[in-house]
Amino acid sequence: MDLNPRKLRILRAIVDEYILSGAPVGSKVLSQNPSFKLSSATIRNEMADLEDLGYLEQPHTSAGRVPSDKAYRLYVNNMMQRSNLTEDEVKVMSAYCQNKVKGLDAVMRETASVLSNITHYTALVMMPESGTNRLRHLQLVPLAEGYALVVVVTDAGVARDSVIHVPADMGADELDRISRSISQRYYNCRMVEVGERMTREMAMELQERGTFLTDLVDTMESAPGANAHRIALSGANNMLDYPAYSDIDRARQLLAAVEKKDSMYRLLKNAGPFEICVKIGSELGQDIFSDCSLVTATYRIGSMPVGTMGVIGPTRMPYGKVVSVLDYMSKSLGSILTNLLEED
Amino acid sequence: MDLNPRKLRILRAIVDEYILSGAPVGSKVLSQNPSFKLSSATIRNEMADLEDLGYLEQPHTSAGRVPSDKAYRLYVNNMMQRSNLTEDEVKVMSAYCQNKVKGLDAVMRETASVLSNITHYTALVMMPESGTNRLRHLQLVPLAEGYALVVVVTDAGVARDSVIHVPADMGADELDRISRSISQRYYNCRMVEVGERMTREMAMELQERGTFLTDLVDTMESAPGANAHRIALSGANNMLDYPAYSDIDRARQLLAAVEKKDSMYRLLKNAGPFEICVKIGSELGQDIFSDCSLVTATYRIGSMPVGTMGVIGPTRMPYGKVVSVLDYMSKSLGSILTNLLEED
DNA sequence: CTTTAGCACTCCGTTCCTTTGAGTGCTAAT
DNA sequence: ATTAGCACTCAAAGGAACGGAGTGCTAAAG
Repeated sequence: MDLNPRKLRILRAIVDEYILSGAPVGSKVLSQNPSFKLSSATIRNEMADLEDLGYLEQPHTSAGRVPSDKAYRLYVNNMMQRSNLTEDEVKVMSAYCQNKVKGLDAVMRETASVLSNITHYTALVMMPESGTNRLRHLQLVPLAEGYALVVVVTDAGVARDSVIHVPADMGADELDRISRSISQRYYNCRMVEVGERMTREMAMELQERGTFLTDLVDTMESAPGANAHRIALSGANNMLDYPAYSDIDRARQLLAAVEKKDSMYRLLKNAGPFEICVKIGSELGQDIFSDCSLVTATYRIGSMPVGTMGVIGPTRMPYGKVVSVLDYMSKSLGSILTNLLEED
Repeated sequence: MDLNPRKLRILRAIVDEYILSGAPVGSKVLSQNPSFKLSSATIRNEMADLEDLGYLEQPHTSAGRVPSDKAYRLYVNNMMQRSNLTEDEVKVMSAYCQNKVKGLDAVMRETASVLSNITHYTALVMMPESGTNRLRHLQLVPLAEGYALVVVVTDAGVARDSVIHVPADMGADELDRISRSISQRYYNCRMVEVGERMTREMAMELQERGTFLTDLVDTMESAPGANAHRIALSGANNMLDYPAYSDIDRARQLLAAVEKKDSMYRLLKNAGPFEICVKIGSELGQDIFSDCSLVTATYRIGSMPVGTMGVIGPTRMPYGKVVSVLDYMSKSLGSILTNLLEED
């Protein structure tokens, strides 16, 4: 089923042209391309073959051909070449977030924003999910009687706030004592360990205090994971640009789909921790995205992959460009995070 | 320029009908309404008058009439009656957020979400801007050398995180000492005061420490104000439902406009701290919203107004319903916040 | 055996025209 | 003052005609 070189060249030209123009491409335009010394008739024959092989589709009998998902797959695997980034693009990407120190949330949001601005598609950035965050500080702040605010600070610089019940007789002093004790005892422990160690080592107190400490452990365990399943989303509107065959209904559905963050999270997660991954149309496994592609890249803290970012747009996106951008941005975000967080 | 009772009745019927159907209303449908014992001809005459007076508009010579902004204004001021909420609606609105204790952010987000779900329009909820938040705790957490994370906890249960520079020689102990000292000294002070008092009372240290303390003061001052200018937005997509005369371009512009949060913030702010306020079309002062209306309500903590929530949708929205919903929700949010925060 | 020129055919998108029907304004009768 | 009646307007929907881009096939040329 392998294609001869000429078929490959033609297929590639078709994909390139279609990505550029968005209109079905006919044999004539290709034959006019000086790099082919073939008549349109010859090209037509080849195109017919390519269609039989499942690489091309015809919207209507008398229209040009459009690449199928299979063609894009081949294109991305074997033909695509990363495009060089323009100076402007590099400038934008390298400038962002560089000079100011910011919270993790802000960094992620800005990353997504830059991504969507440069690509003009919708950008998704998964929060880092390092089980390796280390505890910096725990503070229980008394609220109304029976409630306390739990502030967990990790080296990820994130202070997530949530509220737990505490025994009514537990005063501010007691809460402070506990905070300090836990902070000291588990200082610099990875969050994944803190939970188990607390359950183990504080078994005695655990029983005395009823549910309080177990609640606290739960809260703390989910604290670094509070980032889990969270993503930053930017440029959802860009979805509206795309359906050129635009009926507003489809646009609405797309928008709605994109804004379901947990479903988007799964999409990113499914793409796996590969350096760069491209999922095309049907490969995404969701009808609504059947003519969308998702390009993802994994970013690292130090050498450990901790999250995925991606861009979702029409299948006819300029893959070379998008891949280059994601490659750059994932490394950029990685180094920002690494600088920001890791000085263990 | 006052209208006789019959004109009023007719105008009202037109507005009601148009809000319901969305199509220009003609004289015939009105004459069929049994509550008028008039022929369509008579009604036509009245409608012509109403048009001359600026209450009605004709999309085309031979179409029915459509209410003008002026008509909506009259309607809202004098004719509209709040509609009763359905059981289901009340159930949804009273159930939300009630059983779980959550952070402020989550409460605001859910409020917006409920609002947009019930009304099917776009909901905006301004973060509470009480200058009355009181300091609970300040914690400086050392990060990399020269950086510290500032965690400010107020009785609003919010821990906002931001990073400041600190002198390189300032260690964890020193930071801890400062944290504790400030926390104690200004415990339960209103945040608006903390800033000035610190600048005043710590003038000496201020000079020694260079920019560190001024940075800290800035950060703390903006901490409760970090909520300022922030809004929760929900249901922006619903904008797409609305332009029935839907060209996708206009939809895009609307979406883009709605997602400019600072501009939306100003809109809410401009509506002022009234119990309920309705701005119709041109009254919003933005061309893009010329056929939208904004209904806002103010919510309170205790008896003090601290924020505004609103719903933005087409001018032909069912005002009675929307006003009822906003009235209910603003009170509901108010009591949630009051319970959550105020036990001074 | 491969390539190409030529031709008939298909079908989409556009334009232009007609029809339809809802709605109006005006006039004359009640 | 109200209403019936009528001529008029205009947007929206339907349909015919056309142009054009593109195809598939066949037969000739290389």
